[in-house]
Amino acid sequence: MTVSEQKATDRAGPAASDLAFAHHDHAHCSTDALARAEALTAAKGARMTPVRRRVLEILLEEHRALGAYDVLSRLVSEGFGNQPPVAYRALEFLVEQGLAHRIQRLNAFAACVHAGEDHAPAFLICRDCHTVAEAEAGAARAALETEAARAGFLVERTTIEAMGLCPNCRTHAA
Amino acid sequence: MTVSEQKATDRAGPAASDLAFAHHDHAHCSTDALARAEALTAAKGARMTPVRRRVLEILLEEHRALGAYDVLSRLVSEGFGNQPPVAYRALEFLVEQGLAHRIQRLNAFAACVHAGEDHAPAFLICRDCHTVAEAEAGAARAALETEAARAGFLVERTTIEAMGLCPNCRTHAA
DNA sequence: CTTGACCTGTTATGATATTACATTCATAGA
DNA sequence: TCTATGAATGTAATATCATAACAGGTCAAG
Repeated sequence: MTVSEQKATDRAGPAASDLAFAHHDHAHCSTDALARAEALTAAKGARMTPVRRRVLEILLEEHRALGAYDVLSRLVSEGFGNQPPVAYRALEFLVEQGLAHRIQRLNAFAACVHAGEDHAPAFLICRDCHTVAEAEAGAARAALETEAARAGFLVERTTIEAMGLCPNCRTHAA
Repeated sequence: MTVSEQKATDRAGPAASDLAFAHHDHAHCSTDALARAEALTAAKGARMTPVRRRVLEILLEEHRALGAYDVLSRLVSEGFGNQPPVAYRALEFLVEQGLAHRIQRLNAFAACVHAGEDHAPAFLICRDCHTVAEAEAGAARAALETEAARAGFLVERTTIEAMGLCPNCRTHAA
């Protein structure tokens, strides 16, 4: 099974926060993120080309993690190149620019919903609907760094992810 | 490059803790872990077969993360089956029994140095020598769960990993 | 209008992981 | 002791994820 064949996100449910799980004006959330992305890349002198923009749009539309080949298959159907590097390069660019994140656990990518905010993200991955929410990991990261310091280890990058059930799927399961 | 072709661990260096980075009586640490593994599986009625034992030994000998194919190549040279499932199944068994951990960031596996202790591990991965140390992640995990709870997310499993430089490699780099 | 950096397309291949099924092994119960 | 049974292993085939290398195109600074 490819990531794109997994069950789609159920966006209905109780509003409780600004996370992906919560019901929200997704169209606005997407266009807003895209606009910020344009501004951020322009400010850095990075080029937001058609493929890159389209990949970001795809990730934003889904609001969950997509595998590189899922992204690629959409690009192909829109006339872009159909070889893996096309997708991987665009995704790599977005991650470098802080516009997307790689979810290690899933070998997949998700759009960043806090682009430009200099944040320490943790990811909450629902094993049922596969929605990925970006949570604040400041405290967890600080705890990890404290522990690392005791060992004399210098932390450069962290991967903090949780697998479990999102609020909507908990309700449905009950 | 396969994981096994990466630079081997330099085990020399100042003793500072009971972590993998520190100089320690590795032969003892290995045989001890193996003995505990035997006891734990026996207690649970799980079968510690030759392949499984050998895979655990291999992971313990290295004291770093090995890819499934690295493990497999060693098994082959010792007369075990030479197809991927041989390695993956043994590794899966060890992970289920809490005798090894999967390092997401590396798509690799490392022996658990606290088997049977019911711990919340974080992994400190040196990007230079590739040694993987298991640190306590209780505090980081608690922080992550607190944040998840705010979103109504139920955490089932966590992945907490740090990439950086171990004490030995920091010294050598400086 | 040239040059150089960057981006894109494509080929080829490498690395990681799983499904499916046949065979062998260990052990509990007859 | 002798099976019956479930577990473990061996093997083939294939799916999935990722990168190296190079050719050609685009664009903006000089």
